[in-house]
Amino acid sequence: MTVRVRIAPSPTGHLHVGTARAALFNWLYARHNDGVFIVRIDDTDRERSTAEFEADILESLRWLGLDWDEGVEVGGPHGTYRQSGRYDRYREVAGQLVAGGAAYYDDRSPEELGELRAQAQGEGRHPGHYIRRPETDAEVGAIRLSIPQDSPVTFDDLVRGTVVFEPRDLDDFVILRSDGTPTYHLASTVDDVDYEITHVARGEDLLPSTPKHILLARAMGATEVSYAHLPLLFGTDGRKLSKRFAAASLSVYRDEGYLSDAVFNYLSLLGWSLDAETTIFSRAEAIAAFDLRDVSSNPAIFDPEKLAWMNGEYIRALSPERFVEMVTPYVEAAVGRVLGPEEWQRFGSVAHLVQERTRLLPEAGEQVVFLFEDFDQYDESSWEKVMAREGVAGIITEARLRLEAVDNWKAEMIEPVLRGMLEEMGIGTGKGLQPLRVAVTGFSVSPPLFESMAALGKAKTLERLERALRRLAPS
RNA sequence: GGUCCCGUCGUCCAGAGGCCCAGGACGCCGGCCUUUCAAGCCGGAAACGCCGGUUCGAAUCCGGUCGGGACUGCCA
Repeated sequence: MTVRVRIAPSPTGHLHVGTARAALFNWLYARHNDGVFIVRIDDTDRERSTAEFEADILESLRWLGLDWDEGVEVGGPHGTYRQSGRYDRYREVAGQLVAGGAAYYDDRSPEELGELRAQAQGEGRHPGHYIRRPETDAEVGAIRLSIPQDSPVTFDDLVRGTVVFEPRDLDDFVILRSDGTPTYHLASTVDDVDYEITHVARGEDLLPSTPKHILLARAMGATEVSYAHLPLLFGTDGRKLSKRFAAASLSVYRDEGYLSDAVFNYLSLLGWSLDAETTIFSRAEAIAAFDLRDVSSNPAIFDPEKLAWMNGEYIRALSPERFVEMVTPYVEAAVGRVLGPEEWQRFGSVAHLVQERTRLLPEAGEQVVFLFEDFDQYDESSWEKVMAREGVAGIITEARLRLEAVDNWKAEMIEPVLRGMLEEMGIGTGKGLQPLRVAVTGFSVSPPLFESMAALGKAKTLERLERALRRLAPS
């Protein structure tokens, strides 16, 4: 039997990292089993759904590398894969269930229902305990599914094992509202049945809804699907990863220059592992090893620090050409303008050094601004730390003098000149080079000094040494 | 309140009765390298929530307990 899985985001916001992780696991499962991955849009909430969010969600999925075989935009044998176009079908199913006796109309008022719930709760029972089929059979109001009371609902969850729900703890839930629109339970279950979904892997928050979906599918005469309830993701504060958590949307990572491969790798590690040792692995390796049964059952905290580290690993693994290509927009953003060919050449000479010390792409830009713009001011803490020492002016003065005499302006030529100088002056390289670094780059932290000077050019380097001198000893 | 889920280093994951006085990764601490910062290398601190039971033997099985979470809508 062909494995058919789906992800069904609601276009009421950006793609949440939790949804992205669920999509990723579904995708891995489909790919591992040569199955079909489907993207369906659950847009029954007409008020809050927008085309912009839908486009953003699809773009995020593609960015993550999760291509789908059937679904919205790519099509398939089941129409639009958008719930908003299937209301007739949902109504049809609801009608059939009523006709077959599995569901019934209920026109009781919210107040009436509220009282029944309060009564049940007061007795320590399930809130919906007394919400059962009323005596009348008038065909008005909402439609509820009638929960069969004869036997417990049991299913084998791929990640949690056997889960049992007693029917007395289940209430007759609404499947079609009195305005004729379907509830989530109906729409989702009908789609899963119609699209012949074989495995439903979704967040653990839907575990309590699963018996409802099973009963609904059963009432429709459908074969049961397998379920896998994935552990929830939490923020570093230990609370649910909500929109309040700054980076809860996948688009944030895309926009801030994280690498798709790194985010994929990191997300796949939340609740799953390739083996006991491997942390960095490719999509292909993940596909080869993935199984929903291996997914951990306990919730995970999303750690931005580890993601950043992993992103750095992937950046370092990039080819030099690819690194320059990816970093281009960030460098130009940091400099504040578009760079010319000569400037890119300049950047190219230090790119490999920058690549080594970059975890997040925007950092790369910050490291090289000094190459293109005369900074307005020095980083004050760097200046204080380095320039306050005795003899600094002497070092810079001497360096300026000696560098002026260098004709072939290359790192290999600059290095012996400065090293020789420090040796003669009896100053250690650590102490001696820092003032030059601050003078030239404005910071006590920068790419290696000799290469930086070489890339900056002789004239600019000398100019900055003079400028630092002027600040040290204003005349 | 009720139902269900979860409980191994600060965090993510490995562990499916002896290989575990618990392993890998991030982070943290120390060292090496070094031109700063990174990277790299070496080393370190750091966990089986608790109590019982089963067993020759338990992180692994069972019960209880405590703690956390989800759900409890004519939201999804």
